[in-house]
Amino acid sequence: MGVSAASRVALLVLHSAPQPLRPPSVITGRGIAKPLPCLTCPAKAKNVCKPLEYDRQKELFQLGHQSKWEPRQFLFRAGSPAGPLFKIISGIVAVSKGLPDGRRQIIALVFPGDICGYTQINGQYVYDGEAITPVTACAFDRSRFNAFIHRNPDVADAMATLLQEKLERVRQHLTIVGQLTSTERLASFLSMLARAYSEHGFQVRPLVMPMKRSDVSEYLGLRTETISRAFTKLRKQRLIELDDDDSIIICDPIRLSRLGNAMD
Amino acid sequence: MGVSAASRVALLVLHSAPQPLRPPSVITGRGIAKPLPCLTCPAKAKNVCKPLEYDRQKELFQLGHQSKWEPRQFLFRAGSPAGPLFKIISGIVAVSKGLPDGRRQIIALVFPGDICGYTQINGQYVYDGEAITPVTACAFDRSRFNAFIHRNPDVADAMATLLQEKLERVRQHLTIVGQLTSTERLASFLSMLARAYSEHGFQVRPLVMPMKRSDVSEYLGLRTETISRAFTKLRKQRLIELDDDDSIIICDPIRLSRLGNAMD
DNA sequence: CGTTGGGTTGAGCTTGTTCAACCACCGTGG
DNA sequence: CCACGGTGGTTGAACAAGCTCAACCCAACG
Repeated sequence: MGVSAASRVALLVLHSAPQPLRPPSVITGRGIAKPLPCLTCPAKAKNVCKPLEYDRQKELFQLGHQSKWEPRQFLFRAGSPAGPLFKIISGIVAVSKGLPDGRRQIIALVFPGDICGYTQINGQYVYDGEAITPVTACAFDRSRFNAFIHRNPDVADAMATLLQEKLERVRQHLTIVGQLTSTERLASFLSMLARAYSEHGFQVRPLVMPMKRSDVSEYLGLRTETISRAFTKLRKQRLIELDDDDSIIICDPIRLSRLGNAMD
Repeated sequence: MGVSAASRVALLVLHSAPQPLRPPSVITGRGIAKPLPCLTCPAKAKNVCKPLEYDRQKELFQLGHQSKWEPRQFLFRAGSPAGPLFKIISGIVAVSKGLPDGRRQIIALVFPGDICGYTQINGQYVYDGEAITPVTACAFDRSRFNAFIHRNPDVADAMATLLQEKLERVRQHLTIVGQLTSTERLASFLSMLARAYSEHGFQVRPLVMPMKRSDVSEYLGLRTETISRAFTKLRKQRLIELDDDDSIIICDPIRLSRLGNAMD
């Protein structure tokens, strides 16, 4: 099953929320026509942007700029000076911690609407943030973003909620990695992925794998070979079907979720 | 090495910060002499209480009450209706997630000054909170605590910082459990413990184990036998010495920390 | 003084890792 | 157009890390 990143990604993008192409133009103070992309941004309804009406949204938007990354490009790197933080608009980012000897733990997958690159220690990023699909994101200037939060209590609230959710997800993740067997881990991972996909309006049947085996293995604390074997185990138990491209059909979501100890 | 919970705990308590015994009395509005224990509380300087001057501290204190728990008693249980949240004053609490089949993952050890029991979903606690030493804590009424936070932006700030720290610790923990070998995990655990102890003014030489092997195993995602073997491995490498009670001398903190991949 | 709870150790087993071969797919350059 | 190498995935065989089961020890306690 040799799937290129390109084809994997093409399938995924095909079903993600449509990108804003021609947002309505608005007139700025200086009389120049300038569209505010937020008006049609699919991530507008998520966390920090959610409570913002037009003026404040515009204010926030001007603290940063939108950029794009190709798969395998880094949005930020551990150890480098902490620059902007990112709100993902489309695509998926893997946030990971690398050990000196090359081992890596993926800490979280960041989906559209979520924020990453926020953690900094001694003025440096602590984790790597790598695009695993094509990614668009708003990159916000860190100190101005924080100042904005302090001026806007409702945004601070949204930020606190976001932190809480992140915390819950990592705790879940820890329990999975600490307690489950390889097959259970993969089962819970796939259930989680399916839930995340449906929440973000991606298609779930089939479910297009956003990442390669080695990413899954770094997420679950296993080796790629073990992931591969776990896949075939799930296939033989008729819980999933593996397409010849890299998409998956979950035949029995309930049993799959139960096998993963309902951690999704 | 049969160490009773009593002796383990006695040793630990011996060196923890002294408890307030007779805080200065103050006069309340109604003219009754009433001491505010916070004035001498060793956890006063930590997170939510830190920014509070006398009046607000008193206000917060009156949202709850102080209680004590013996080792192996639960402050809160997953699935039961979400009651108060707790700020630990002395002792250590293990917060854990249990799987239906009895497997358990300890999510965090909560030290004095820290808060636990905060997470709730659908009005229920999500985790178990178990005292592993004698514990004193302030139990705060949940909704009134949240209201208090909303009235006091500086406290909200402290709460956000606390969340951030918790998040970092869990991510660290996940990386340890996901990537390190059993001996490495124990090494990093002991380094972490030593750092936490010295931060809280507990003695570090010798370092008194606050918990039994089975707790350590549930923290690190291993079995008690593996923990035991890892201990003897570290001992044979002369990184630590095991006393016949359950205290540990870290002979070579630097090498120990390095063996744990400097995750402390 | 027997019982209980916690810790250690050994022997054998299971799970997951390592190493290697192999395949399918894709992009590149004769 | 085909030969080629590179990437990603699967599978097998040998191996090792960690788990299971059991025996045993020690200290505390009734």
